[in-house]
Amino acid sequence: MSYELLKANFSKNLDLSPTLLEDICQYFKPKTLKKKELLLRQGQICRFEGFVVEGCFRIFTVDNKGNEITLYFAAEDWWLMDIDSFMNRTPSDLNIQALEDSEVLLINRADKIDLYNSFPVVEKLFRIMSQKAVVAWQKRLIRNHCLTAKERYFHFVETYPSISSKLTDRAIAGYLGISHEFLSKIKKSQR
Amino acid sequence: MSYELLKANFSKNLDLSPTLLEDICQYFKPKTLKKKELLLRQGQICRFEGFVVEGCFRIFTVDNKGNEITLYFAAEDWWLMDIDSFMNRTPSDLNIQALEDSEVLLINRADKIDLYNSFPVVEKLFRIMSQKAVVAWQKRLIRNHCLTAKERYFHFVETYPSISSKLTDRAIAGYLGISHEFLSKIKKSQR
DNA sequence: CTCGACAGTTGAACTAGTTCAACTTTTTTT
DNA sequence: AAAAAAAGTTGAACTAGTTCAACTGTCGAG
Repeated sequence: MSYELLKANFSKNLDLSPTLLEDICQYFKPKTLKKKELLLRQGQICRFEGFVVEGCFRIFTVDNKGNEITLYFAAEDWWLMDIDSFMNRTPSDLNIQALEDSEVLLINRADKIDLYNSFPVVEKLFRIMSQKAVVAWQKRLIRNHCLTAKERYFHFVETYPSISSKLTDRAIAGYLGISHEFLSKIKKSQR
Repeated sequence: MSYELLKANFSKNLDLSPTLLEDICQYFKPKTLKKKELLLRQGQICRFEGFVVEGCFRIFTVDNKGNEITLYFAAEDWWLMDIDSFMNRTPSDLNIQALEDSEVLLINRADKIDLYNSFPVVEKLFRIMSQKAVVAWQKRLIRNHCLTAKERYFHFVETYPSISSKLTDRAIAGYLGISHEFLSKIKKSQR
């Protein structure tokens, strides 16, 4: 069943009993999306935290010059949300778009608060997950500053081969922060 | 007393009783550092989480080409640590250096674990703090991609006037990810 | 108070990456 | 199967930011 992946994801971060895992999963509701469909649109309030069971998403923002900046991709076993908008109920700067037909598990705000209250260990779980996320963002920033576009490209495709094989070059360029023309030239050039 | 700032920092994130705040603060021990002293050196394991009571720090890494990338600055009321190294007891990639004579409050790993166990609400507190940190890192990445060096410079000095006034231009350039020569040219050019 | 060590400035040559435009290839829609 | 739309390629001109080198200003240690 589709909740096994979610349980495994939680278990990677904290050792939880099968019954507790079951209880937590009750709060998450499945939703399917067609390719290109938006789970969240810039300007809307993000009313969910989501976990990808199947498929692939792109989380991006469009700046005032019309450039698309891809914050990250989320394939199977990744989390998906605008935490800022979800926590503060403010309009989101982000778009979350399915890149292929996909399935997610969603929890809404009221249920998330209830989940924290009912099972305090969930606070620990998400504390650990959030701290790991901070580390990942710090490392990404360092890579952006000390690697060239070419180095960043190879780091990405080698670190996430299964995700990158699903993506168009335009999407990858948007993630690396370079033009898709330049990515094309990188790929042509010798390694 | 120096714990008031720490209590206020916690209270910004979660409403806690005065006695609980007092109990939590017991775990944090003061330490003073002289200008230029290192609180953490690249390669060491980070054995503390720290909170700046007075002074200013620079958290940076040196890549294999010798470039210094400044991850962030921490002045009064900021947190200070390598979470990755602290959580996993792995050698840190980061240096934490006092930019002036400074005072910090530190908690070590065993005490942090004890703190979580003794006061489960501290999990919620640090869950919220970590989630806010994630949001801040995401926004920084977006700014790095969609703003020019000049725009990033003015954003920084306007957002953190009290921190930036303490910093050398070299330190600011390291934070913005540009050469200090180019920052000098930015400052000379008309706004 | 002065000497040495940094911090900042400036200019010239350079380079990583952008932009635009034209073209080809692949994918999607009908 | 054809048409339309989107993705990828290539080249030429450009620009934001780097690098190096020489110079100037500042400030803390003796």
